[in-house]
Amino acid sequence: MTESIHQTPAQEPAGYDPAAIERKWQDRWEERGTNHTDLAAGARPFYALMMFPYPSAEGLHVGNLFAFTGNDIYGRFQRLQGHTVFEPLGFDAFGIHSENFALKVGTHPADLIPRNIDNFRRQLKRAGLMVDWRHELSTTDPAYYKWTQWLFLQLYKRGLAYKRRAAVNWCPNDKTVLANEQVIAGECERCGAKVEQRFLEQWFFRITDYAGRLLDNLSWLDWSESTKQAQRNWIGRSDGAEVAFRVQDLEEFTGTATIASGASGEFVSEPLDIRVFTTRPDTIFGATYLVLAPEHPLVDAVTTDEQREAIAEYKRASAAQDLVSRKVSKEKTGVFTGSFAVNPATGHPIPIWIADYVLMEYGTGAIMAVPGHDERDFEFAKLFDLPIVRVVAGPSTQPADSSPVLDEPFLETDNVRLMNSGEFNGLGVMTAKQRIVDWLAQHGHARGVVNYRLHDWCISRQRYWGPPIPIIYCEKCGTVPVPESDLPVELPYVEDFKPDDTGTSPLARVESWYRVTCPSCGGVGRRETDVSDTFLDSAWYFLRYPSTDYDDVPFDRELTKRWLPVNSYIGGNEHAVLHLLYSRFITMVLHDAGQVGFEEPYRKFRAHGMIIREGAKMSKSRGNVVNPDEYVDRWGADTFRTYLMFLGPYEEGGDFRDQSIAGVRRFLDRLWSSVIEATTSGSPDPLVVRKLHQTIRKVSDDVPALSYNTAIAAMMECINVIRRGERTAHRAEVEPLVQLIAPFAPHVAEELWERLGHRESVFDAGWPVFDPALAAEDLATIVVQVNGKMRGTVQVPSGSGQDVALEAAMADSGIAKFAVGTPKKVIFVPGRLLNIVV
RNA sequence: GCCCGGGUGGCGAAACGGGUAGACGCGAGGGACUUAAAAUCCCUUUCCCGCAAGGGAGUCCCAGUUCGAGUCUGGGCCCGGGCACCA
Repeated sequence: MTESIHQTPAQEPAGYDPAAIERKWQDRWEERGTNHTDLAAGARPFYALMMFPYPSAEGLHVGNLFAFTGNDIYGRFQRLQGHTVFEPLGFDAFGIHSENFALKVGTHPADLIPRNIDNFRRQLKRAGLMVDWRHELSTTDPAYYKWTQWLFLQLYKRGLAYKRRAAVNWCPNDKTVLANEQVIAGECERCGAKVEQRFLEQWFFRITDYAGRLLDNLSWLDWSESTKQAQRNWIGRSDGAEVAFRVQDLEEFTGTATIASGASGEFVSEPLDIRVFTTRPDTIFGATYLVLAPEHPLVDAVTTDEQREAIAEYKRASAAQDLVSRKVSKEKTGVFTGSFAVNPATGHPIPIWIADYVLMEYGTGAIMAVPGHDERDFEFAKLFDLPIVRVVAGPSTQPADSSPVLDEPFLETDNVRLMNSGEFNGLGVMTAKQRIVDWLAQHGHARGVVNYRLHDWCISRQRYWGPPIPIIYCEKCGTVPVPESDLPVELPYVEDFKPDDTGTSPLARVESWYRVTCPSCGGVGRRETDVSDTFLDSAWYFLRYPSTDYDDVPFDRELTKRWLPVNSYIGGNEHAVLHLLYSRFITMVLHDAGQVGFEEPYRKFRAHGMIIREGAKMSKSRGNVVNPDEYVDRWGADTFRTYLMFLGPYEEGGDFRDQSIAGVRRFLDRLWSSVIEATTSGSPDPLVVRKLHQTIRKVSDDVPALSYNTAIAAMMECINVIRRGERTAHRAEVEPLVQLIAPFAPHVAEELWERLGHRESVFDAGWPVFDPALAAEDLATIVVQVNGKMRGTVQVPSGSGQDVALEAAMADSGIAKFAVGTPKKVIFVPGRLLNIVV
């Protein structure tokens, strides 16, 4: 006879109505403030951050929910472990995406975004996240972007924001500048249009000043390895040398009459050097020509009269080409300038060419070409019949390995030695690099340098939907930053926000807005009409969450000290370089400015995987997009959450399959029934208690490792044992299981917890204590191998030694028949395996 | 081309620092309970040979290390993602 702890309606045997209990608990959490974090008083603060979403009109994507659920489980688990957990959420609502959508549907983004946010918040609340909504923020809120502008001013004050005319990627469709990061294979990452080259005055942040630190800190950050690797590649450190090649018979007339250098009226001239960057100074004896980028400032100076026309024509052609097709096309083109420079190693004159395979934005915009040992240079040399000199010999003594004639560039660097390199012949590559740079340095021809691939961050956007850059141009004073007391520079509500082809923002058409008086002299001023990149909005949002109640500071010092850096950050790897790098940079700047006491914003970062469907990325065009609402309606949020976490390893993602959800729902149904029907009479079965404690251990280990799928599997196993043979659970067998499931299925856990007679939230009830004694097995199953082949298993008391196991094994005829004769060797792994070698 | 992931049943996936490959779930087949269904519970489900007991093979491929390899080493193939004329 089982004694039911609680009466359930006779008509409703299962009694589990997810819709009803989820509504009930969401309401109750709100009434009781269950998810509110006491930021000032909480013991052991734990900041569980997730990447905030862009509130699209389509609503929440399963990918969002997958990400947030994973973070929520982690956060709830930390809370159950006794931390005061802060789990805020906000919206990254500025940017081209919203603006384009608004244009498409003919709505103003200022009207559209709040609606989208309302819809998102509704969907997110249904998912049962432990979010403290009192700290919600939106980057489009003037109370927020006031501080984004403040941030710009901090960088400006520190000389880290500057304006320059630069070749930029221009999307002719979106009519805006794109960061290099937003150009994918020459096309706009957003609309796919072919990106063009334009020259515009742009604001930049000097992130390159921080390249070394951004790279070095990666060595100690507790981040997903894949993310760190992506950042390393992006920063792209190259160790090499800068080498000066003196241009022959050409001197630069400085045109300065100076007393210091001699008789007055004398014109001083200096020899003209072309500086190149190379990572292979060891091959300098094989440098047979130089190549300058077409935009290189010295091109005109080195061009001879005979070549002037050809050079000018080539420069015109490459300027007309967009940055993209220039990079996409690998066909070599180029023109000889007519001049020669001296190779400082050989003393020989070598021709100077210009070619667009050399990029002005990398290194010095000039290279020494070593066709024998570089693919591109080889191709170019073949095409224009330039000399190819071999200076690195292969590892063997075969004649072919040191043949001066090469059919293809020789790129090997391991186990090779120099040849044709004077006193350096015979040296290995690494040694030669050092020795040659030292030798050249002694004569003032070279110095070792570190070069980064990373470029300064262009933050100007010629668009409407963003925070205006807080700068005023005054006719008298020039560039004047908006005083902090005048912030925010509010984005005006403009009916016509459509971008045009002028290369300026739509704000440049709003004279009433941009016409201002100069804050410095009171004269005529004009506002900067560009807005800043959305990545600036998201580069500091984590600092704002704890301080959303403060209007006078971007982030309160005490709260920041208490809650930051972020303990755990979870997000998609699509932001591995951009957002994560920019927010690290901004944090470092704030650290250097004395605003925060740490230079890395996220102690721990984990990238979650991606949810695909039927093996393909979800997309509207494929028609395989999952709308979370439907699934929550049909199965309940608890089932949906748990299912998302069960379909694969969290850090890898998985394949969404409708069929499998039923299995997770069945699991929750069975848990429900077992708890509702649980008895208090008698005592729990020790075998079940053992399984329970093994489960407590497994879940406690798996959740912090984000191994959610295996944690769920373990709980399923546990419930299978509890219910084996239609047995009725004892209350003590299921009560801890309710606590274990709570991070995954919070509503049903609360309901069951309440029905078990508890008054407080299950999230304030702590975590079940694991007892190793209760989890221990009395018998160990030992696998018995003979010569490494599995021949059977034997049961021995736990902790048995080799002798006991061997005796048991030999007593088994099925095993003994293979193990004939005296064993040559016996391998014993306690509690696991016995291998008899005969 | 370079840098990250990853290749395991019909399917999604497990497997602690080498130690019973396929836990858990889906799907499929059979059974118990039921007037019936749902739910629940029990059994089977990598492949091959065999009535069975049992035996053999098996984690993308080829070598190697080891008493023992999904796991480690070398080489190769395939898939996903990122970067790419970066000197």
